[in-house]
Order: sequence, then structure tokens, then C-alpha cells
Amino acid sequence: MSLDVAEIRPFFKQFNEELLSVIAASGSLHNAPAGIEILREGQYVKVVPIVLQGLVKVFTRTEEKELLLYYIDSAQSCIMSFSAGLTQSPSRVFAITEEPSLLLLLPADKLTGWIREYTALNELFYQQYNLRYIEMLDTINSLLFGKMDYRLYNYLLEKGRLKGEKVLDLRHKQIAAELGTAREVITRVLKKLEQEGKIKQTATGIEII
Amino acid sequence: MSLDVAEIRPFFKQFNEELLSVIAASGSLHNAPAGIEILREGQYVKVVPIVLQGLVKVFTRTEEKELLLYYIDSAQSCIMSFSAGLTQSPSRVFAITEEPSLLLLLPADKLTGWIREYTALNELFYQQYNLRYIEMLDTINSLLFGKMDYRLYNYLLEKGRLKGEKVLDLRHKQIAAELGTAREVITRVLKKLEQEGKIKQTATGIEII
DNA sequence: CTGAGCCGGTGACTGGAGTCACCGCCTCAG
DNA sequence: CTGAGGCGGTGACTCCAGTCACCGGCTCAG
Repeated sequence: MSLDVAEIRPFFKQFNEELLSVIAASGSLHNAPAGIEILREGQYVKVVPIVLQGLVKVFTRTEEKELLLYYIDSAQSCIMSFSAGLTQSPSRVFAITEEPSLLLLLPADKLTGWIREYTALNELFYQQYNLRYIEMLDTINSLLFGKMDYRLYNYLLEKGRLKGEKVLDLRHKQIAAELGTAREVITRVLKKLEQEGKIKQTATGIEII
Repeated sequence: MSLDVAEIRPFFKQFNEELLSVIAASGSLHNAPAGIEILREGQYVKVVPIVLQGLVKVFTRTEEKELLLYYIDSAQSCIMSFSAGLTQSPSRVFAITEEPSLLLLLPADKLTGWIREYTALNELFYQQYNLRYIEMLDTINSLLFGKMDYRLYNYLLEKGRLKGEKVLDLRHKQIAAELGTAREVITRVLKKLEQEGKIKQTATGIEII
């Protein structure tokens, strides 16, 4: 069950050998295909996942309406599960793998101790909190500003950046879900964006210009 | 300039004497009247304020439209300025005192060291991050759900709780600003809430029922 | 081949928030 | 006393997201 330090070393250049071996002793690697639920609302967290490779989507749901909060990229942690793990309170959000991902699972009960002991780990989590904080702020601002065209365009840009592709193969229905709106709205706004020359809809998907 | 340990001890029961004296040596107390700007968007943070007494309002602004993010109550810290201080990046939000407040100012450059050294301080900040995180999530959900009546009612409940009063003396204009909408909308929705029996508007202010 | 099911596209309508214009009321400075 | 300015109240209108109903095209299993 114990994993090899060499497997995780490349992802944490800022960690010293001691911390790496402690993590290797108690943590475990998990290979998840796309579409696996990592964290569910209301769930109590026993392991805190760190995304080593792949892409994980974090979102909230309010009565049938969901909203994408942000993506967790490589070598980032799910700070919501971290916070839920630390305070032993239930999670407020959902997380699922969007691409096949390699996850490092850390037992929540040991984490508090590690944080106290290893500054590098502490800093990682502060950094993550910061990142998420700012992303949530952006989400709030774009919700406040309203304007679906603006939101949709930013969504596409971000998606393209994360996937490293200029042509995105997405269902209108899926986009609608992530932006918390209806499919027809997406269809219309996409057409509007196309008329404005910001994107192009082809057979293979949506191309960002 | 150096302040007395006794002045801050009552607010931090979980801190040991060593930490208290370190803080007393480098920190300073500041008595601010209501309506003072503590943090401005784009500003680089040199001191991180902790609210000992009073009430501080934190909000964002997007092109003439502002939105209340949350309130900082007694013995809580402004985590945005903390994060801005740590990462040496400009602030993304505004903060002003809503009531006369007693602030403890900590120099940002020393904070990183303190956090490393004193677990209790570290935990305070984690706790604060958590709290704000959850509040932002609530804000996002209520923005997503939309419905002004729901948002306004929650806003009034929260305001009443923080001020410890059941009758709130607020300008419609001010409420509108904090919820990121227009005065007329507030006027109308307040009337609707009154018809629903949730509040009562009297000469002295808005009474929550 | 064919029917079911998913996908996108569209027109018509609804409802809520935001905007505009204008009101009367109160207060306070001059 | 009076005029200016802040406040709240209101009707009319606009705009946009969301909803409904319905279509035609494509794919794939049987």
C-alpha cells in the first residue's frame, strides 16, 4: 500500500525528502478515469486529494441549477476538501474528474500535523486558498455583471487554455449546465458570438478566434 | 509605539504569551471611526488589519456596480488583505469600517515568519480563509439563484444579526449599492416583503419579523 | 432499413430586473 | 420663510434570460 517516494517527487520540487517520505508512507495514488465523482456535497472528508495529472472540475448545485466554480489543474489541490477535512465539516461543493486523472490521496487526520511541521506544505495550501479565492471573486463579478455573452466567452477561453486546444468539442447542454443556464440560451449566445467574429462553429466543435 | 500585551490578550485567548508579546512589539492599535477606507482595490498591502471591535465591510466593485462580499466581525481578520500581503499582490477588494472599530495592524512582512513559528496564528488564518470561502459560496449561490426578494431578505437578516438590532435604519440607496442593484428595485422588493409579512417598514427603520 | 434518442436551431412568450421620468415629503442651511 | 437636496414611491417601458413547443438532422442499435 505504501508508495514510492520517486513517484511523487517530480510533482513537489519544493518539498524536502523528509516530507516526501512521510507523504509516501501514508498517502496513496489513485488513477481515476474521466467522470468520476471525487467529492459530493454534504460528504465528510477523510482523504484530501491532490491532482497530480489531469483535470478536475469543482462546482456547486442549488436546486437543479449548477455552476462551475473552477478547475483544478495539475499539482493543485482541492482546497474545498482540504478545508472540509480540517474542520470536519461536510463539503459544500461537488468535484468530478473531467479528464483521466492521477490523484494523490492524503489522509485528512494526519494533514493537520503535517501542516504544522512542514512549512512547504503549509505554503502550498495557503497558495491554493488564494488561487481559489481569486477565482471565486472572478466568478462573482461575472455573475454580477450578468451578461451571458461575456460569461460564455470567458468560459470558452478558460476551457481552451486548460485543455490546450483551440477547438473545443462541447455539447451546448453541458456548457449550459456549467454556466447555470439553459441550452437554448447557449445556442443563441454562441450564434451571437459567431456573428461578432469571436468564435467559429465547425463540425468538429467550437473554434476560438 | 510599542503596545501593551494586556491590550490585546483578551482578544486572543488561544495565543500564548510569547506570540502575544511578539505581536505587541511590532503591531499597533488603530481606532477608526465609521466610514474609513481600510483597503482599496489595486492597493499593495503593508499591514494586515485584524478587527478587534466594531464592524468592517468588504466588497468588490465592477464598473460602477458594487457588491457586498461579507462583514468582518470582532476578532476576525481581513483575509483578503492577508492574502494580498503574503503574495505581495494588489488587493482585489475594498474594505471600509461600517461602525467605529478598533483595529490591530500587523506588518505584512513579519507575518510570514510568525505563521511559520506560531501554530495558533496559522490556525486563525486558516479558519478565516474557511469562513470567507463559505460566505463567498453563499454569495455565489444567491447570485445564481437570482431572486432579489430572497437576497434582500437574507441581507436584512444578516445585517440584523451583526448589528444586534431588529430595527434597521438603512437608506434604500445604500442597500441597493450593497446588493449591486438599483434603488427603485429595493423600494419595490421591500414593499413586496412587507406584504408577505416578513418585514415591517416604520418611521424608525425596517423591522424584521 | 428504421425508429429511438440525442443534438442543435428557432419562434413566441413570460417575467424579472433595470432604467427613466417625475412625484411629494421632509429637513436643514441660509 | 424658502429653496435645495436627499429620500422614498410609482408608472411605463426596455431588455434579456429563461421557458415552451416543435423541427429537422444525425447516429446507432436492433
